[in-house]
Amino acid sequence: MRYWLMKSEPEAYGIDDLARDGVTAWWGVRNYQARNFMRDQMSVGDRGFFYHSNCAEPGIVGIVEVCKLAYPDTTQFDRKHKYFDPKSTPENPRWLNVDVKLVKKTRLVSLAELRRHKELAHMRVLAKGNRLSITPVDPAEWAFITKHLLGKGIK
DNA sequence: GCCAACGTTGGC
DNA sequence: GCCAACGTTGGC
Repeated sequence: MRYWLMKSEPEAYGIDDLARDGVTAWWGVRNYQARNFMRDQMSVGDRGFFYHSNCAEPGIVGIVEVCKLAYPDTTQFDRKHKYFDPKSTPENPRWLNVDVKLVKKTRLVSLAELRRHKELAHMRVLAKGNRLSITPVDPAEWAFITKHLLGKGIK
């Protein structure tokens, strides 16, 4: 059981889209390190912070749970899709995604707020120049955020 | 819109 | 295998 922080641009797919859908494939990851996290380390039941990036108010906006192990990302085979990859084949797919389901929407815990807590100083999402869309979250950091910043009712 | 940081590509 | 050029990310 691990913890994660998963970025999405709200304009592409935000927390309200997930609230509507309930479950979604975490499609569109085109970075090997992030893919490998999904492929090698994510298990059903892992939890993650849903993070809005590249927007007016970047920050954590929800909690999700991995509900399906990594499998080929269908968008890589769709010629018309933004994420089409001509070098990937169904026999040897390059890109994978897990499925996640919404556990709950949370209040916005902004990037600025995360930065204010020394307990979180080592979070990868706070590191300068960080671009990785999926990053592991230390259990102690997860506990701090859920307990102190998000309050009761979240394990 | 700017631009620093980073990942990928491709020539050699 | 090196590394410059290029494209993308993402905060501000």
